[in-house]
Amino acid sequence: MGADAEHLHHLLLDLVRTAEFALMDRLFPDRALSVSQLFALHELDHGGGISQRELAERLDLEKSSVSRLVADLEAAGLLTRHRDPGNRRLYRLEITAEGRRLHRSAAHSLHGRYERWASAMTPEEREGLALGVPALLRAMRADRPGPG
Amino acid sequence: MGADAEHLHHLLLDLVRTAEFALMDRLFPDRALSVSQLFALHELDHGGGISQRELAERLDLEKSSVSRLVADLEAAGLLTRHRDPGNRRLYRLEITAEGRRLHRSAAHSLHGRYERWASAMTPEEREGLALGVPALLRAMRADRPGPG
DNA sequence: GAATGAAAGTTGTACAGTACAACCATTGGA
DNA sequence: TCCAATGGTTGTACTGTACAACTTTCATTC
Repeated sequence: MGADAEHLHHLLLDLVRTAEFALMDRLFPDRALSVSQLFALHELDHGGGISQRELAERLDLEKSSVSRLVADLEAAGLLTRHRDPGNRRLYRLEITAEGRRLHRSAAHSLHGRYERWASAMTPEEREGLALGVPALLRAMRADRPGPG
Repeated sequence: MGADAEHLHHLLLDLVRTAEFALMDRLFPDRALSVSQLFALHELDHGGGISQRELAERLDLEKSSVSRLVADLEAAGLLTRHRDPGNRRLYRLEITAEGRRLHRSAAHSLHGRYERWASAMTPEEREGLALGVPALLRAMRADRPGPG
């Protein structure tokens, strides 16, 4: 078990650094989106109508940060926010068509890289990744302090 | 192949966000080290004597950033720098005993998490991870613009 | 061996992304 | 009706980073 942990240490440090770079590096030459903004669009594209508080929770950001992040995205026309009529304290966030287009285009622009990476791996390696990474994610999440 | 790429997209976005959080979250309650500083110590612990320029390259940081980062680490007594007698333009960086101790203790403090994560995975999942992640790293690195 | 240009590092400055604290507006119960 | 809680905003500060301009040292060329 100790060897496995040691192994994980190297794998993860390496992976975080390399992946972050490989993923986020000059993703949008034209319309610059931050990583958090991209994640926000990702969340809204996979289910809108959430509040800023809910978004903050999912992005693991402070509500004030999300407040500004969302305001920027709204100003850029990538999402809309309307007060919930049943509870006017909170906003209901919805991605716009333009926001959806941008998110999809980001995913698409990453696609080329993924295909190159995937094709540089053997089937066994791909299968190992597909088996191991979700398991690791599950383990990491289960280990987090909060119940989330 | 398209399915593999799509799969990679979700795996990686998820992994980067989760791992970054799980790894770096309140790593040093007492003596706060930044992620880059930790990586710097990691590099020096695995082979000192390199210059700031070399370190900048490995950390993928601008030389001015490294200049300040290294100055801070030196002030904290975690590394030393001496001008190379053969080429007084460059520094030779060496981790100190204290720096090494701190790096090891960081690794050790992460160890508990790794062990919990590893033990929450099946042997097949661990093997898959051990096979797949290095392959992915290799693929990502080979795909980078520069020859590095 | 002086001039020129490259390389390593430093410093000034600006900016993005974030958190924290204090605040405002709305709501739902004692 | 008041009060505490909730969702969101604003003021402010800090960290990590890059870029540009600079200094010092070295190497080359004439």
